Amino acid sequence: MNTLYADIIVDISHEKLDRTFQYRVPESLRGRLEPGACVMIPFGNGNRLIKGYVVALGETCQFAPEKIKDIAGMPEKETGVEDKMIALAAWIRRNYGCTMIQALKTVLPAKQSVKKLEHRQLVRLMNREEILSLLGECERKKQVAKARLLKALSEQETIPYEWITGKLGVSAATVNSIVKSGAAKLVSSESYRNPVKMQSVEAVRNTLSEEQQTIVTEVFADFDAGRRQTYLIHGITGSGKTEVYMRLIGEMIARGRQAIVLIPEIALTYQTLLRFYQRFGDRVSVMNSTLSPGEKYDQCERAKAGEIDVIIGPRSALFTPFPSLGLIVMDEEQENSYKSESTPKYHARETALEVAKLYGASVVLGSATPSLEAYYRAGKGEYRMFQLTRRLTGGELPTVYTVDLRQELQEGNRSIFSRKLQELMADRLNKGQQTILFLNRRGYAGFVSCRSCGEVMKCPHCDVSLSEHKGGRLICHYCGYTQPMPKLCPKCGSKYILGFKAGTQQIEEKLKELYPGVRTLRMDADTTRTKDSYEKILSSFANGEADVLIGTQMIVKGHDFPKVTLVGILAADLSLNASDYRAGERTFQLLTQAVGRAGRGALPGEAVIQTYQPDHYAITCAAAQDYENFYQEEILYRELSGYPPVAHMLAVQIYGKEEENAKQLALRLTDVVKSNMDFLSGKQKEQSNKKIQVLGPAPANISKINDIYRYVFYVKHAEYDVLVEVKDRLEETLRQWQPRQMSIQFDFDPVSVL
DNA sequence: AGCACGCCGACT
DNA sequence: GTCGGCGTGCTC
Repeated sequence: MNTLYADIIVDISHEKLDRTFQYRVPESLRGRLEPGACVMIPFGNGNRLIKGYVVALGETCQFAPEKIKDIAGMPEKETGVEDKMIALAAWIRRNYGCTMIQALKTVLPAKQSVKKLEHRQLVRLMNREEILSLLGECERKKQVAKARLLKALSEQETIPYEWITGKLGVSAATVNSIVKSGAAKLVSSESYRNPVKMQSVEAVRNTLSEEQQTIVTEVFADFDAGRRQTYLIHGITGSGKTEVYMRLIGEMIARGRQAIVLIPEIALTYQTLLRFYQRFGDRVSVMNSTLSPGEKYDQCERAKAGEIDVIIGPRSALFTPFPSLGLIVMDEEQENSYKSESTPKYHARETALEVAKLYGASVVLGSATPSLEAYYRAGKGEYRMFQLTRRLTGGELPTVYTVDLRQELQEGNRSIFSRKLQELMADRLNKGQQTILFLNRRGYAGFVSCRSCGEVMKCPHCDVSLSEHKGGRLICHYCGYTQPMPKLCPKCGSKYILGFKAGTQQIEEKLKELYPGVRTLRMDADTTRTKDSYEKILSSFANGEADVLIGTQMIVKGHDFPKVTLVGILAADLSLNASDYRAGERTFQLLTQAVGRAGRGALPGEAVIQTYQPDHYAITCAAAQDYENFYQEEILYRELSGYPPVAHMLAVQIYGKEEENAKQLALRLTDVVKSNMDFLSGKQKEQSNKKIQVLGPAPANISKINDIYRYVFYVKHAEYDVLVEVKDRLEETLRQWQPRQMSIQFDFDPVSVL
């Protein structure tokens, strides 16, 4: 048998050691190690035993074989927060396909900034006289480095470590001898940056409704009996889910456990956070993308030290190293942003369940329109479901009108606003009430085409349509390439080359033509580029500084506008026709949320859905605010076509500089899967009826980004674990082939079109 | 981070 | 010569 080697990352938090070392795996440990395993290794000249983690296993060594040492053994017990996080990284690596290094980087906070914030200081232990006498002694002995340090120490009580090694030019060895002599000690300062500056305010606690109270009682009946479960709260907007979360968290803190609250980044507004601060004061902290790496690291340290009980943040908050986590709350569970878009492409919902398993914690998922995944699992009894059916704030659900745009055209209305919508908008302007116009364009840009020959202006690097911007320039939203707007069509020379009007800007212009003097606000990717412009637009609309808010998907999340009594969805088809099996689900969710924006205050609301497909179930169910019916229709479609959540799907993406090479590799990998299908599927004998299905390969939806060609193929099977085996097999194959200038990525149950 | 190695001035 | 402080570099 060949010798087995292990790449090991050393458990020392220092930048110089942030790489792997190779060790030989002794016979006794063969088969007992896998990436993520914790081992003891002899390190350095003295062969002192230290802790390390296996990152990869292999049969080749990249180091002089005579210098490689054996792994000493496995440590006795595996406790401690660090070990839990490493175990989690190993799980992520296995289930989502990436290297152990990538998984570790996802799970552990950035270490590079450790130095900066960990203000290590040398603190004087003796009085000035003693120091001075020591200083005299050193000067007699001509110990210059020591003398320099002692002189500085006699002048000031504490010296930052950087001063010592930098300005004073004294090495660590010298500092140690000073510490040994007892003249001073090293102290790492514990002052963390806290982004939350808030006094604990004892807020008025609302009494819970019967439905709400049941959830709290039941969850803790389970918890106190030692049962750990996943709960799904299906509660319509305004039914008081947040209050339930608060109560659950409070109870959990009372039991000495901590809680993680996951919130989609877009909903992480000051208003949302305020409620948590007021309830839990400075025992709550926030983790978001605007925090610097140093601040993020501080949050982790504070969590470890037990200084906080609650962390709120997007999916990455899941990796907060609490000593005794008891609860994970995941609000708006159906949100796409819970799926990571970069490798490892993990889903926060599944990962939360794994984190909960490691800690013995409970998980609470909440949503007004649950994902098909969650509802399906609840139906199978894997999650326990609760319903919140009563609206506590706001009045009745709005009245919804569905308008058939085909009919509008037939009857001579060529405007982008249907007659019904025009009529209602005019009414709102008269009454001084507010309107939201919603354009659910997803990945839909204002492209430029020739009306004579049909040529569409595309980016020469990325194969996507260029978008028209102010100042007559065309821009690629992927790589940033720009070029001037051509006067003549580059293909046929015709002068009828024009932009295709479908942006919020065009709608704003049309609206102003129709109602001169109307005050409008726009909200889309362009107007919210800067940090707080998002909040600014929302608050100025809330203050009544505009009559109409025009925006894309981002306006339908969060925020209550009591004065909005009309919501217009301009073209529901834009998201319905995306080439993605989730298009129906996404459209239903967007429409439901958009419709729910109307009539949140005392005044009743109305909504208009404009569409070319008024009979589609996603649209009829959204208009009726009927989740159950939608679910039944949609799950039937997923069952018939073998899509998640009924089955599972693995997308394999191949990237290469040469189109032909990428294509060939994609083809060869597809063959590997196909020729191993019987073996892989047959592994579980009782499921031999379930076959592996392979789709593709095909050029990816956007087949070229930054001159890198992308091919993709899909593998479908009912069992997730079978797909994990397919992934393992492909990784193994790739290790053997070692393709040059090409890379491969895995995406399990992808949420976006690739 | 910790530890050895090697350089250089000082003292028996 | 040797002793000991002090900076440097390496750790599979």
